Amino acid sequence: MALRLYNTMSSRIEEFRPLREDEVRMYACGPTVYDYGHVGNFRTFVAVDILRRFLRQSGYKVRHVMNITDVDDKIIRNSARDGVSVQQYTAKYETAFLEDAAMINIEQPTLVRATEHIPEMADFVAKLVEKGFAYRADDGSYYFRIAKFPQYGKLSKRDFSGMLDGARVDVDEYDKDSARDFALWKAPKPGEASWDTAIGKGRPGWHLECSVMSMSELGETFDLHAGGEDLVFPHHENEIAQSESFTGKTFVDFWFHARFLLVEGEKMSKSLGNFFTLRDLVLKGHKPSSIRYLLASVPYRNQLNFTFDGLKQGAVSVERLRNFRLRLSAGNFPEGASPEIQSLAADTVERIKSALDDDLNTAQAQGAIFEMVRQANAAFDAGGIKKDDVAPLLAALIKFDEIFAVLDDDDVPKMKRVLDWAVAEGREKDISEELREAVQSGKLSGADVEKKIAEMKAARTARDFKASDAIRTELADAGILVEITKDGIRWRRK
RNA sequence: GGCGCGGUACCCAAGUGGUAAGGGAGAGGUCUGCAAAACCUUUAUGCGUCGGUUCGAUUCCGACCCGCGCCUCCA
Repeated sequence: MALRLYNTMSSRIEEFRPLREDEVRMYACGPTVYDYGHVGNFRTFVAVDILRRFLRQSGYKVRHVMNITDVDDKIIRNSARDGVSVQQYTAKYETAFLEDAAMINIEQPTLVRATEHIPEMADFVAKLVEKGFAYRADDGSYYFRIAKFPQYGKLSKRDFSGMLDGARVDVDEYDKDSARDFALWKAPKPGEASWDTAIGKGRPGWHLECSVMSMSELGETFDLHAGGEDLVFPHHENEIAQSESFTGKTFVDFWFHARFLLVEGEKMSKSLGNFFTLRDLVLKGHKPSSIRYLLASVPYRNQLNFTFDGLKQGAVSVERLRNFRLRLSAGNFPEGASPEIQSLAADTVERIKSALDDDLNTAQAQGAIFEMVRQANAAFDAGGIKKDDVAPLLAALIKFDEIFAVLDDDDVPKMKRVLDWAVAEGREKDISEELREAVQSGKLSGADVEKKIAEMKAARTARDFKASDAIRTELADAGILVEITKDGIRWRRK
């Protein structure tokens, strides 16, 4: 079965077929780098990341481009407020964004920046003016004339036919022909950053950036365009209008939109006190893997209720998967293979694939892997796992993790970086006890722990449980969890 | 007001015209020097309410109630 995806343009689930047989060209609207990214932002980016990973797993070569919006009203306002240049201001938040994305294992797409494509954008506007789709206002700004594009509204399913003949209301400070016409190019206001171009001084409008950069990287028509649900209108609608007016061709085949999340059951907002950046969560002691797991646990088109309880649940779930892998890699198994386990592993791979093929049903894929883990664990206890069963089980787990990316336990170094950042920013007061504790467990190296474990083994052989327990307590205090099993002693970081 | 999405156990959350995945939490049990981990059992005759279609609906249709989103560059 092939991937079926919901397409906002057609409002239905369709079979996804890229234009080129083995390559997918996709563009995602990235962040405007004026502040640290919040969980809501990252829900969308995780959804796109899962799509990207699954496409690749399905055999496609993926060309994935994402913009960094590094010039807009907020950026100009904030950089002026802080007395730094736009470039200085955005560099900091762009770096932070990329670090945060990497922290939750989002693979980095090819990045494009608005400020690096200014001349192309000016040319694009000039061409639209030439074709009659755009016009220059008295102040030097340029607008798109939506009356010239009758299909305007086709993505967001809005009817603008009644609004196409001139403006009844003009609340904007610019002199537009119609209230709905949107800015392609903004003339500079006093003190604002601007570029000198063929069409005059100014800066590109946000919508224009994405049209120009996506087509320049991916061609006039490409396969998929992604973003948060809020971008459907006006951003993506405007991109379509500009791009299709410019080329006369279909801009994008598939429109992919991730739904907003709720935080503790309410819309995230600063005034409700439920507005969290990724770093806020880590400062509270939550692991990046828990965050990614939770963000991936609800299919992207459903509203996800992001809660601290959910974060804890996610942590336990991830722990269970990691523990299963540890068990498989550390255990001793009799020679041979058991048919039941072989087919369990094969079925699980199949179930994960068909769940994801079904409009990226991540919840179902997770259900499949846990079912495998439970059954394999039961077989393990009953001695039903043979040597040759290990590889297929691990393979299924890896297949799952190629998409979900939570198995590798690198949370501690990541959390340490956040802690160091908080110290550097003078935010010690925001560092929770939980975070300090978690980072603490990184102090002992693997070799140090192994040494202690060896001592513990010796003590146990001598049936000196008091000494053994003392070591276990010592390690526990350092954030190392020790487990004594039939096959020996296992440990992991809390 | 226009357009759209959703209401499933204590919590999170899939799903289906034929009788409710998975995870968490709780309880009991197995294993164990003690822990931990793991496993087993257990928690919805029930899927917002009321009608309708049907042999049969949580799943389709209608109405209503409730929550949420977009409609001002907020992912």
